[in-house]
Amino acid sequence: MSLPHAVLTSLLEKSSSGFDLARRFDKSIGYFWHASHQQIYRELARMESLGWIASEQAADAGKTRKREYRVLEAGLVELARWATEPSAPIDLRDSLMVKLRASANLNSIDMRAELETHVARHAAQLAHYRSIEERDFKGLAGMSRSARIQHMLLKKGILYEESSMTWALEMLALLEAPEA
Amino acid sequence: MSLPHAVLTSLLEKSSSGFDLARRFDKSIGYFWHASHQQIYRELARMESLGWIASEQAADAGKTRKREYRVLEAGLVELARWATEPSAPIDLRDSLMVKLRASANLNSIDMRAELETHVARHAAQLAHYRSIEERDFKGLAGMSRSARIQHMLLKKGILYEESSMTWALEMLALLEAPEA
DNA sequence: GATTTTTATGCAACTGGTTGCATAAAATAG
DNA sequence: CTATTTTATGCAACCAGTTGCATAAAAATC
Repeated sequence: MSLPHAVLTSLLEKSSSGFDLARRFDKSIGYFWHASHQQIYRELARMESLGWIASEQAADAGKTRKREYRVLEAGLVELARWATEPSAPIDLRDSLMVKLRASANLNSIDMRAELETHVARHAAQLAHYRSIEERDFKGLAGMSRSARIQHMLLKKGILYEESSMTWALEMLALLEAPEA
Repeated sequence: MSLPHAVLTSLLEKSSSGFDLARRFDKSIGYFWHASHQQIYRELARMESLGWIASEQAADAGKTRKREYRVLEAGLVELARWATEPSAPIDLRDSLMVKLRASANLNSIDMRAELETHVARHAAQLAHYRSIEERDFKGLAGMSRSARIQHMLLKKGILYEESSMTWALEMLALLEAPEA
């Protein structure tokens, strides 16, 4: 169960409202641990009741209910405890691969169009990651330990997109090759 | 929702009992779509009531309740229908990456031991995939279309394990480097 | 000034997946 | 020949995540 810990990590980087947190999730830690806004609100409420985080009305709340959450000492302790417990291997659920496998057995299934959108998706994500790298990790020399870890995480994303794309292009070539 | 379709695909390759199916899942299609035996039994019952599959007492049942399931025409139709509908991108949930990110913010967290078991895990899986490749996909020349697709799916796994391992080793080197 | 969109929060119902357990025959080990 | 393990099936309760909706202020657009 990592969602609360992903939220703690994100809050640790920057105290935020649920809404801002949900938005940051979508284009940051969410690349490794996706969560919807409903999950995040639910988790914030739960963690506040556990004393891991606390909130006060946000400075820019106006007449809204906007609250800003920050990590408490107990939250730090819990995050460190969780981080050092052994991780289960991720369980993949990749429906495209299942479909391709179905298409190996049922040759009425034509996966070419699907693979093309798949390639495009990975290409777009790769370009996005590369622009982040360009923007945030240029000066390689003077990087802090923290920045170097963050850079490695981004590189993980880049590697993943690259290899997904290369593979999908090869698969596409195979599907387009005339039957021997 | 891909579980029923993963089950259909697997049954299409070989009619089986729930138990055999669960076992085959663990070391085949389950690399792309994991499922527990309870899920599989539940799904078989559901699909039989929908008329996608049918079962009779297994030839080797003896006095047990063992049943063999096979795909019906309606199941084939459903599988083909599903395969050509657009796939959502996979949503990753990789707790190790979340932990590493937490460790970038909280330098009391030491992830080296975790990364080492992670590397070992990927090395083992890679070796396993390579032995399957050696066993099943040696004669490259005379491979059928179906076998070539299956081989590409295996190569996807190999690529994934290789890049995970390479990356993790680089990350480990970074964590082991003395603080600048 | 009225309408639409964005910001901001959250409940309720549902679905898919997990955990823990129960049953019982067949095969294997002691 | 008894005891354990493996084969084989499945229920029930639970938990995590999704879907659909509701509310309401602020900002942007018409």
